[in-house]
Amino acid sequence: MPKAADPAVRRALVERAAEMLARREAVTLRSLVAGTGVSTMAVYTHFDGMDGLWRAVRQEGFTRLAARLAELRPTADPVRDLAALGAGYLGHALEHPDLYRAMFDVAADLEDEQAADDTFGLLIGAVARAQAAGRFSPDVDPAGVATGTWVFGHGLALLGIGGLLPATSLAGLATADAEARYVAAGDDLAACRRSIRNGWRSFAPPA
Amino acid sequence: MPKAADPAVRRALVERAAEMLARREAVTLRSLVAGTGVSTMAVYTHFDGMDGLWRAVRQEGFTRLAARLAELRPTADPVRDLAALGAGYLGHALEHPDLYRAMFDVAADLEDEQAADDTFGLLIGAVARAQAAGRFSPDVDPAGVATGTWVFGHGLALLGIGGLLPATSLAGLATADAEARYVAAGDDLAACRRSIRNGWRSFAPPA
DNA sequence: GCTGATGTATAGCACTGTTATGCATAGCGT
DNA sequence: ACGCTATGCATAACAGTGCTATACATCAGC
Repeated sequence: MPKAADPAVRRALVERAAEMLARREAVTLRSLVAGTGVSTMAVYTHFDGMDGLWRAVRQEGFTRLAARLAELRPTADPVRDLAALGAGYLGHALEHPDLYRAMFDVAADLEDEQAADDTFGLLIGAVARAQAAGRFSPDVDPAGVATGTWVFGHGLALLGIGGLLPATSLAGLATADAEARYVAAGDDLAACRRSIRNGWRSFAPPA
Repeated sequence: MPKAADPAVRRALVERAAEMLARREAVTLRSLVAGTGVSTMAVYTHFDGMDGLWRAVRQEGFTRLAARLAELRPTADPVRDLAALGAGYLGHALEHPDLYRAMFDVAADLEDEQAADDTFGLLIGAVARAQAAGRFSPDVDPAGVATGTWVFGHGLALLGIGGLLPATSLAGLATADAEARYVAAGDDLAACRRSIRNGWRSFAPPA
């Protein structure tokens, strides 16, 4: 029966790969297509091989992260929003550890850089709003603060995923880092602490 | 001629694996032993398989890092020493990128945790000395500051290795982070900047 | 100078991703 | 309506991976 190049097959394979990743199953060419009724060749027509599949999986990871962070609508407190972005980022990494690892496993291009750029843009935007609101000094570079936040978040996520840091310590490390970072950017210590607490309120490390 | 279980073979294989990693060659069972005169079975008698080889390679990475950081003898300025440890850590990661990745690729045990613990102990010790010297507040937890420093360094190393951050920006990000971190720990801004500049003086990103 | 034990080389196994071949189907021109 | 071409897919084979079973060569002890 098959002839039409269903994009549905493509999506199904990517989602199946993400599911297998979540179940900590090995994602292999044959195990991926097993039971789907589709053959190994489908991976080649749709993704041009396993490398292409992993590219699509990484893309999926960035897309999901972008969607998750886009749900965090800005409030009147931009510093709280910045902290909430950090909490959402860490939450995404801890809830989908293998997907997160795949996202940064290889420094290859994404199919669509937009999702990654948009996500980082959210971070820069929050810093810029904190600046505009007078919380951060006008001298600081929003991209620089955002980059530093990302670097710390990435290290924290990977060390947490790898088990080199106890899961219960991650939020504390993140909030302590945020405090130092925001104060260095010019925020008032007390206000900063309040904002961080509010931003991390909904964070709960996965069991 | 072979019968005696030479430990020399073991060391030779680990060093060869590290060399292949440095040359960005694929370290595979057959390619590893090719040309060494020894057969694939040697990997099993000495390492009990490829997993054991990778454990030994990770161990080698930690040992080299420990040796490198141990060369940085403490000076009269503990904050400078702390910064120098960060520069040495980043230098190790950038000069041996694949070895660094292997060190943290899998969250499996090391053969000898001592090297890793000693290295982290150097970090804690520097913070404690900064505290004893009155540079850092007596309230801060040395292990906490050390952990935060490590988390940021790890994220910076991996993003730098992966090419997601330009190599020329890494030192600037690291020093900016150190500044915020040390000031948050209680150090004076001007003195802190001087110490960081001194600690990072010898740092040069590999071409 | 045997005997037992131990490390190693050879060859094969199951598995990986990839590719060559053949076939069934869909779209299109006449 | 028919045949033609092109395309997507299934099958099977290929080189490569880590690993293991078997046989051989070497050494230690008596």
